[in-house]
Amino acid sequence: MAKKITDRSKDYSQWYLDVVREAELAEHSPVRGCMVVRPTGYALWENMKKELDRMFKETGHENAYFPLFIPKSFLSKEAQHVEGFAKECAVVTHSRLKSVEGGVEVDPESKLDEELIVRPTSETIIWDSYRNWIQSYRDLPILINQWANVVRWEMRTRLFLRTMEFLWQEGHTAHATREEAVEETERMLEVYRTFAEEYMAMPVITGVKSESERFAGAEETYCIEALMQDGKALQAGTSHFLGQNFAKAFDVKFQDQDGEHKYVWATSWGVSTRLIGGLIMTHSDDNGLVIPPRLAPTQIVVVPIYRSDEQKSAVLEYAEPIIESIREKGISIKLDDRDNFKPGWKFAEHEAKGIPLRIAIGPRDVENGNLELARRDTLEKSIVPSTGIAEYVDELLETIQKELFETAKDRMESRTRVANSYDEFREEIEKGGFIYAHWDGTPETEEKIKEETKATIRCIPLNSEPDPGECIVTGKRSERRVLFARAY
RNA sequence: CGGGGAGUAGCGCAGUCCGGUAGCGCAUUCGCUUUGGGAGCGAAGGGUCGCAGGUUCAAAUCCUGUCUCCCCGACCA
Repeated sequence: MAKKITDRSKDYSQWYLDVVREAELAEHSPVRGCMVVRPTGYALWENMKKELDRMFKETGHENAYFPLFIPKSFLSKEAQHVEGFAKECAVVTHSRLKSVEGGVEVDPESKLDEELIVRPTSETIIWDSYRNWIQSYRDLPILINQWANVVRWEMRTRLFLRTMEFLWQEGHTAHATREEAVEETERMLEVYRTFAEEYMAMPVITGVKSESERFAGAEETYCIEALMQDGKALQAGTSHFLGQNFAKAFDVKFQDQDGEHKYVWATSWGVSTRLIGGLIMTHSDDNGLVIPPRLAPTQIVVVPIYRSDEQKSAVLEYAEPIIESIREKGISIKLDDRDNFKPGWKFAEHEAKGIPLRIAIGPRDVENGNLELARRDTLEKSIVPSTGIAEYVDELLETIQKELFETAKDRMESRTRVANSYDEFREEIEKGGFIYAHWDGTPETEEKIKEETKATIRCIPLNSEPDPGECIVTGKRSERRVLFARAY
């Protein structure tokens, strides 16, 4: 049969769409810019959620849930914030329909007194609650996360990477001091970095955003930036230090130990289903999706091979204790005993779906006490004895996890360069990847670079040593190099 | 939101220029043969041609509107 996935070298965008379709992660819905997340895609998201949720709870956070709808007046309370989101808000204006000939129409009688905004993010509705929850320093900190959907009316969408409605988590915390809030912002950035690297096997650069890329209403936006296979950067997560902006907008004060009434300090942080897009574009190949073992809904699939019914029962009988021993290790393993597909077809299907390890067992293996192992990441096959297989695959899955990260990290590092002049920068940015260059720190220069090269400042990396130089555009003094790339 | 392309069976497409009542491959169902990298033969089922109007004796085909997707741009977490 013909290949169903376009080669990456031929058309990277089409390849991405093909992988999403063939791996059955998601599909387009009848609603523009919205997607249907299919069971396979949702299982992946559930695994991501599970680990992130655990990490949030380990760092002292609790889950809660706030409304989908936000009164319009709430959004206008914080000036920067409104400005940032005003152009992409869905607005609910009416509350009911009425039947008319041939269908239904909006009942003009049901117009709302105050329109409701479908949340693009929940700072405002949450801070309205926090005002009531916070009186004393003893009420602080408040460390809350919510798992929710949000809507941003995007002009141009791509499955997972940018959809009008997406799933995410948003953490919203309140603190007594600036230091505590900054510490929280950095702590959660580190949680994201750890998750990206240790679970998604996706190396990231941590840093802070330039003023123009900053979250609307934040004093500082920290981020993790990843590099995709095609050389474009992807913002994979953000953690914002909100200062006292929302506390002032919503009048949230507490009485401190010294008896003074003070505004609360805030943070917010989030990652979304966009991470799935990042996962796809970090590891997958021309055969389809590649999922790191720690996040794979199914880690191992077993494909039995047989001609006759006798062979089938012999193979299945042989496979059963093997599968059981692997399952006892806490590994997610599935037997694909469907009769209506041939082994070759199953191999291709499971590869497209990114299952990390495949075990094939046929009459030959039954006879010799072996089985065939195939790695999804390297496509390597090997014949191994079935004795001690559970320990073997347990280690192998960890090896795959590690090697996926190493491979991605090597690729990112090899595509990260330094440019010392604007000419060199223009030349290098064409080739894709991360470029470190000196920048004078002004939005004007950043804008000029963006207009002329389509590259943006992805971040000002954290923990980088001061390295004074001259801005590649203006020649003005620069304290350190910043990270540029073309981005999704 | 601007420019370009597309929407016909579950998926991929032909048919549209030149109007005559819909076809191919894969998938599905049944039968037989098959099964270590996307099986073969035979038979069967499945589509108000994105949707809504219009022109016409007759519309997938022509006209108008509209929705959705893809690429580029503008905008943007």
